[in-house]
Amino acid sequence: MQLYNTMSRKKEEFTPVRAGKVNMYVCGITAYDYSHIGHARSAVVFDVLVRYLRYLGLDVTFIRNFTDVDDKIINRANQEGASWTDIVGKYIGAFHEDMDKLGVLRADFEPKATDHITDMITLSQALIDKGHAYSTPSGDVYFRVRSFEGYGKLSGRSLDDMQAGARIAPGEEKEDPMDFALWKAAKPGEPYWDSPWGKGRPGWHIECSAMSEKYITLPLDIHGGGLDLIFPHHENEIAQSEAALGHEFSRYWVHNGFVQVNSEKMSKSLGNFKTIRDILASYLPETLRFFLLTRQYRSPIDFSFDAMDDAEKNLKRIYQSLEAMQEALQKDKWTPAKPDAAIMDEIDKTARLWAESMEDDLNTAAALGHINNLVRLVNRVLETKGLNKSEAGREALARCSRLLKEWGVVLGIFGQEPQKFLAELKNMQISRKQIDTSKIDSLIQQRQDARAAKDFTRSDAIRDELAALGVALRDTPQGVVWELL
RNA sequence: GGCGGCAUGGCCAAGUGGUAAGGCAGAGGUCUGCAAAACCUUCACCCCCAGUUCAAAUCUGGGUGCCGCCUCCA
Repeated sequence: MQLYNTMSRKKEEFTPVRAGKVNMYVCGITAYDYSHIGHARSAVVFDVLVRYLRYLGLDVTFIRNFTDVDDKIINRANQEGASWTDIVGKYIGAFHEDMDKLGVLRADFEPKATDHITDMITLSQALIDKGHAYSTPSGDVYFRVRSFEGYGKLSGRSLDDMQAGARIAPGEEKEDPMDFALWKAAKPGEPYWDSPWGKGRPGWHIECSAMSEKYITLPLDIHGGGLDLIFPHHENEIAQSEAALGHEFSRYWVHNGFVQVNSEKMSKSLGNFKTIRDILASYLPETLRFFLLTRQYRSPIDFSFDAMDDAEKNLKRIYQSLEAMQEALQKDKWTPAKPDAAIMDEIDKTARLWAESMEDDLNTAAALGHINNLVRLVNRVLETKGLNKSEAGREALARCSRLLKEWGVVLGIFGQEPQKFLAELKNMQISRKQIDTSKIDSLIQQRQDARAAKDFTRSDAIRDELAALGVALRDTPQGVVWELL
């Protein structure tokens, strides 16, 4: 498949270092707060990448770390009057809950920084020994950026350009203002570990270098994360790892775009910050996941409730079709007929287009378009008299059913029983729109009475009344069904 | 100031050299007592200007607008 590599700034054919085997590392969260929908996007995007690579038959080892020691965590602990370990435990737990709901698979390894202090010390010491890092009198250790020739190659900046910026204040003990910390001397009241340089804690960047090396043989095939991690985080990881290893750290660098609100980045200061929990209070997890897949992963995606409503409607339409198809396929009487070549060709063509979309840098937005086309085809078969009772129709439906199932596994959607999903969706909508169901039921009964009396004027008036409440009726052979518009 | 991204119908969004996928919304039709759902039909010359080309939304140059990174950040 083609994957966009931030390092080369173009799409490249993805070829693993070892045939058939993919080692992938994605930067996880710092566990100091509930995860927001930006975290959700990153998690979903890389989850789909893992699923797709596995679908292609590759043996993927996936690592996603937790940063569990950091200024933000310490601050949060002080705010909440809790220990930093409690904070970390709470928010890692919350992360897992959120991700499970979103259908994001657990990583094969989910290492925490504090479980690998020794590895980080070892790596830092190795960098000092090679002249790539130095310790200071107060017990900090810094990476010497000037000692690493490739510094800036990922983010496309030169040290001189960066230093021209006026906003970088030289640290007192740094040789160079751009040098970054591998180890920070402990401040009073902060967690610390013993090290050759005294009590302290690791810097942020070193954890990913140390932990990736610990779990797999470098180089990585893919290193991923949010766009904002390119600089300084990933740049620094490259410097550390490549300086220590003497060879490439990761073959492909994959970065997802942001979730925005009103075309701006989410931030606490702008007050447009949405946690996953906020959204799941009024939308099903699968709707959020579906929404996140409606744009190609590198583009920014603008979050809004209107957009969520659109995603929800589309998802509902697909599930309704899945339900109808499932029901139809349970029939055991079909009139003999040869497969309809035109329809089968159309299915094959759609399957090809779906695959091409996924092959093209994981274009899930395009892939969903093809899924919708297949759904329309399913509905057409179900509606076409004759065909919907013949073996030709059954053949087509069975094929579509298989494909949709397969694609759903890759995208992490369509995994639920349609009936169950649709019922849950209705409940979610009732609660979100604060619908008074007893009132609805009562109106429906009144309408049924009117209809029984052939008073269609009254019957239609009640329908209009219900429509004004956002309720649509369906008169089916099994009785009246209502749903939300 | 340095680096980078984006601009496609009412809204969202694919497409990156051969004359515009899909979703949501709208219009007409089939179906229905009337509806709903579904299906069919319909609805765009792609921010502006100039250039390259037989051919550009798609390449080049310029302009305008928006966004991100350079500081913790998915």
